[in-house]
Amino acid sequence: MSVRVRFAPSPTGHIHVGNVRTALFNYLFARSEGGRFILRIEDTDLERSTLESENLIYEDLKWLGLDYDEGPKMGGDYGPYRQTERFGIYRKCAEELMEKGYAYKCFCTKEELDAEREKAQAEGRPPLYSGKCSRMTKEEADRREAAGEKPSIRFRAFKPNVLVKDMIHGEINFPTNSFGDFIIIRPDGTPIYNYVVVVDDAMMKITHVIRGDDHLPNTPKQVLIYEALGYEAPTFAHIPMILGPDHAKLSKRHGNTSVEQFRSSGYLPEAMINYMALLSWSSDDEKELFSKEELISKFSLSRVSKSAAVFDFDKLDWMNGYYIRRKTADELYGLCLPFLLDSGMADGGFLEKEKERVKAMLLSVRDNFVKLSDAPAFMEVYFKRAAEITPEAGEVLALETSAPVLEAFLDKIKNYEYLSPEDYKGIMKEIQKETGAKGKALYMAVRAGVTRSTKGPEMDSVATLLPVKELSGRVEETLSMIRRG
RNA sequence: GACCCGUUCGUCUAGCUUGGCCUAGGACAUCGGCCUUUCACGCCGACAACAGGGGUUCAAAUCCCCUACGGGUCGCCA
Repeated sequence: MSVRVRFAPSPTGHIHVGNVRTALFNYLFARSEGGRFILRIEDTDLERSTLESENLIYEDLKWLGLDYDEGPKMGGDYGPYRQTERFGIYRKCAEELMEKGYAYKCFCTKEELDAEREKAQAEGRPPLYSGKCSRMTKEEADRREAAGEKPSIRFRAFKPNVLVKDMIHGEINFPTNSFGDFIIIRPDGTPIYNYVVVVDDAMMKITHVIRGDDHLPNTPKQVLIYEALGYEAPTFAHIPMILGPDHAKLSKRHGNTSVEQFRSSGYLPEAMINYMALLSWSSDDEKELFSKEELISKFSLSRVSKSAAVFDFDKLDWMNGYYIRRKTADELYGLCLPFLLDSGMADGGFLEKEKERVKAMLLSVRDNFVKLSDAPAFMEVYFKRAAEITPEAGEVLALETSAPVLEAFLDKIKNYEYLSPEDYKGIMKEIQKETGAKGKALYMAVRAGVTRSTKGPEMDSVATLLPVKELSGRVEETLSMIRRG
């Protein structure tokens, strides 16, 4: 039987990092087994689900490069893939369950149940359903329904123990009296997660359910439903949670947690994929840098660990920088453009006209980036002078040799429009001869004179990429600042 | 509270199935050094962990039990 796995998000916003890892493991497993990866939209919560959010999910998956084989838009042999379009199926299966005695109508109101639960908890008993409606006759149920009461449908926990077989955790035994009879259809006819997930996975012929281990306690309920429906349960693989730095389940309060936030703050999809793959999974060869293709060939559920992982933003940053450093000038230009535009330091027309020069600039500062959004800060040297002289640059400029060096520099470059690297080197040599300024001091003086900082890209790229007019303007300004003190 | 799950450097992890090769390996971070006419990159090195206690065994990070701690779930959310 060929492998079929699914990613089943609720359309309530952008995909969260925890879900990215779940999607990724499903994807990697499917691709490595030559199976199919299915996208199912779990929109049974009508209140929170929106079509806009559904589109955000498509965008996020596309950006991440996680392509799927069946889903709402593209269809497939086991559709529809949107749960709101499957309500008829759920209703039919529920009728079947009631006929077989696995489910019954429950007329208890939400208020009654809440009160019951509170009372139980106050008395130190587990908050279980009393079973009040479980032995109601069909006649009475029909009568009350005819009288206008709206029942929910409740599933009967029909045996005392359930054994869950999990690829990661092994066999786990759950006593069913820890949860009791549970609702599968609300009074308004909409179905509940624990129920639809089983109907869908069974009918979509899902072979492996790979999801976060926060679902582990739900699994015995689902196994019960599989059995009642006459289906064989799929293989489960409950993967560990992702935690924030405080060791609590990763959430919005930890900052950057949606795919969109990572994208817009300058992270590369390949870094996200590579980093997330390393959370609770490791390769058998101690390597850590992998392309998506390498991950597919290396991935195995048997190498997924059991314990939760803390999301390490530092390591992600390192990896993102690693991938940025491997980008070509062309790629970098396209990638950084939105961030450059956004910073307002240069307009689109200029960036387009000076494309080749901008690419060279990008290449000269690339090694400093951690995120694409760092581009503007490092490109600042090229687009405008730092407003003030940095303390380090100030020290350099205070040296007696600095002013004569800068004056000589101004004099030498005035007949050029642009400096070539050779021009620059030659000029520096001449200045050295004339002023007697030596090595480091010479170069530092020019650097400080032009950029007013001692940090940033190599000086020869700054001198080469900037028009001489700009260079001399800057140096003159710095000189007058020195003279004023 | 009940029911589950988990516990190797600060963090991600290797090793645990099939005890000995583990004076516990790698990566990020940190700190040092080298490279370098800046910063960074790169290279080299240092620091740093088997939660605790009992067993079993010639031998335990690895097997068993207990304790502690952490996490998750207990909804007409998914």
